Amino acid sequence: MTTTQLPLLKIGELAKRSNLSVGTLRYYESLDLIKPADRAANNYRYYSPETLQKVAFIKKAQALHFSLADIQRILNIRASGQSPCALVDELLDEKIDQLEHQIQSAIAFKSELEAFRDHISAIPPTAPNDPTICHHIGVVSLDGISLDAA
Amino acid sequence: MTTTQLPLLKIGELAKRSNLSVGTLRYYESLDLIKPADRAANNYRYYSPETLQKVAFIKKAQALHFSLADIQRILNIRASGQSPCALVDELLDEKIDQLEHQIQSAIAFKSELEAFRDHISAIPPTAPNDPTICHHIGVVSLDGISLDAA
DNA sequence: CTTGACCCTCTAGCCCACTGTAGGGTTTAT
DNA sequence: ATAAACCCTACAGTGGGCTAGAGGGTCAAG
Repeated sequence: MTTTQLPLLKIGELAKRSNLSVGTLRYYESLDLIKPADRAANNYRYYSPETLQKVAFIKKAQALHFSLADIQRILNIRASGQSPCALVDELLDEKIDQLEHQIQSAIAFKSELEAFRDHISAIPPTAPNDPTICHHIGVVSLDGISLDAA
Repeated sequence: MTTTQLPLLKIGELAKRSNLSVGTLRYYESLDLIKPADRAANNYRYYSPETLQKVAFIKKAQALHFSLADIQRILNIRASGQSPCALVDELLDEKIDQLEHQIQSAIAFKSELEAFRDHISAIPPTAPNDPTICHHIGVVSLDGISLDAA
């Protein structure tokens, strides 16, 4: 029983079962994220069923907003027999920090836009013969706007 | 006095004064955002000084997170003699809505990541001989993670 | 008259995670 | 035997806002 061989999967089957496209799987292989257990004489890719878990892992990590480059790092560590959990934790902390940053600057930037919107609602629209492009934007001082926000 | 001609600017001068690169200015021209007042026999671009205001406008609009495509729409309306302010207001409202969306999903996603981080801190790291990649990620159920967050 | 600083066009590359296409070969079912 | 359904490689394209480089022409100072 323990030695029962599960059948290898062709790329189309793997695609169907993992809900990824064939193209995506080949793309993942080009990034060394997965690789077929075998290439038969016909040059077809044959995957071991465990590849399903690997792609499931990839999808989960992507759902956590890990980049494929991050995922490759994790997989490499795992492939070398070590636990990648420390790296995962570290990346997770990084993502959380980034998110916090994004949130804060998005909030700040939204406030600025709202203040700006309120400010211009008091100003009449630019007349056709006016040399400026639009008073509503002409009014903005760059100093008041955080260029790297959000 | 009123007819005093200000000198035309070569692209390098415009670049220096606007703090944009020469390449960026040429790129803007390729998008029909700006164009030189004249091309002398040497094929050099010569800009009227008002172009400085135009690129200042572009920079301000970018600071408001308008895309160059948006800016082109605004500029086109202006070029046809109409006031683009209504469009600017509309785009501004759109940006504010988008920002609000981003903020909400970033906050939600950050909470999920934090909950996840707290959750896994109780789990021991994956052992080298464990067939899973990383318990920390293996534990994630895709259902619990919003794939389109942030 | 030469050197260096400018200017030109055109093309390609960057980032990311794919998707799509062309132009083939293979397998499977009828 | 044939047609549908699958597989292969290799390359181009997507979006956005640029940057960099090749391979030239032009202009100002000494």
